[in-house]
Amino acid sequence: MGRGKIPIKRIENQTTRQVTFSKRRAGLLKKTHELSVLCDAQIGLIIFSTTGKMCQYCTKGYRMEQIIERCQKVTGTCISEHDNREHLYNELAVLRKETRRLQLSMRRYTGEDMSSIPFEELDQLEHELERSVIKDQERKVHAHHHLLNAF
Amino acid sequence: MGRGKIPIKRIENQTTRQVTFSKRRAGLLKKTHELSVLCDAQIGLIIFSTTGKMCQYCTKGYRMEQIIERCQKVTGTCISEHDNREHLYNELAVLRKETRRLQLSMRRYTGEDMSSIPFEELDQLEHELERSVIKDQERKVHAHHHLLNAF
DNA sequence: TGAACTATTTATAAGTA
DNA sequence: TTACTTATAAATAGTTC
Repeated sequence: MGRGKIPIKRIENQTTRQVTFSKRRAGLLKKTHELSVLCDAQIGLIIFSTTGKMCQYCTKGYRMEQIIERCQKVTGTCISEHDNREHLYNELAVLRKETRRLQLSMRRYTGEDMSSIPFEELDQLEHELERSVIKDQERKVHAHHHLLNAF
Repeated sequence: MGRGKIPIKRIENQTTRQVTFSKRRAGLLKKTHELSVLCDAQIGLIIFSTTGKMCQYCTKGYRMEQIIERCQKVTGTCISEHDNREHLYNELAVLRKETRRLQLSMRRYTGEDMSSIPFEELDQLEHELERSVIKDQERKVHAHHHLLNAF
């Protein structure tokens, strides 16, 4: 379209690229709107220029988040993330209490502040930890029912 | 474009609407791709037809989630959720190690398995915990740099 | 810079198989 | 339906102002 046809590859000349971007972006937004209206389609469009500027289109009557959420429902993306968040919070609550409990217990036995225990132990712990992750998680799931509801 | 020009309003005839949808959707995807390639733009496009079928376009080399996330950063939507998640994961990693470390330390001093310590202590702990949450979090942020990189 | 112009290419509405 | 065809409308590349 235009005086000549151009190959579909990155336009190297920056000025030309920017001009083309402006023109075609306008065209794309128009086409998007038309499709949305003519065919009653729900559309979300997000464009970032090379310079980082963003523009977006979203079918009238909807918000981008709704379309994104619907998209995520279809593709399965992020659904687990939301579920996951709850688990994370739960596990955090459990671990916070557990840690606190252990710290107090330690103090009771040793009288010292455990936060000074050397970090070098951690490398050792890591291996052990990896081996016991599954077992650990099972334990936490059970502890869950007792420990929950902080935070 | 075509034998006649049509007004930009919902096409009432279902067959015509469906045909137009297919054609224009293809056109839109093509234009989207062209803009993306020609101008090196990062684009995400999500389309739902009236019948609920979804199709999407995403600039090559990216995933839709990345574009969505970037969009959310710009608009401010959901940022806290994503940032939050990272913090959650980090804090979990820290706490897991911390807990493990304390458990081992306890064993070293008492020879017993600490997992048997009564849960009744926890109610007491809760109050203390709530008071020290902020201080606690500061500590964890610092511990972070030392403890991280598990999981 | 940026808005208009215009020769061409593209997209597509309606028609046809 | 799902494809082709084609006359026409739109988009736009290169240009000019």
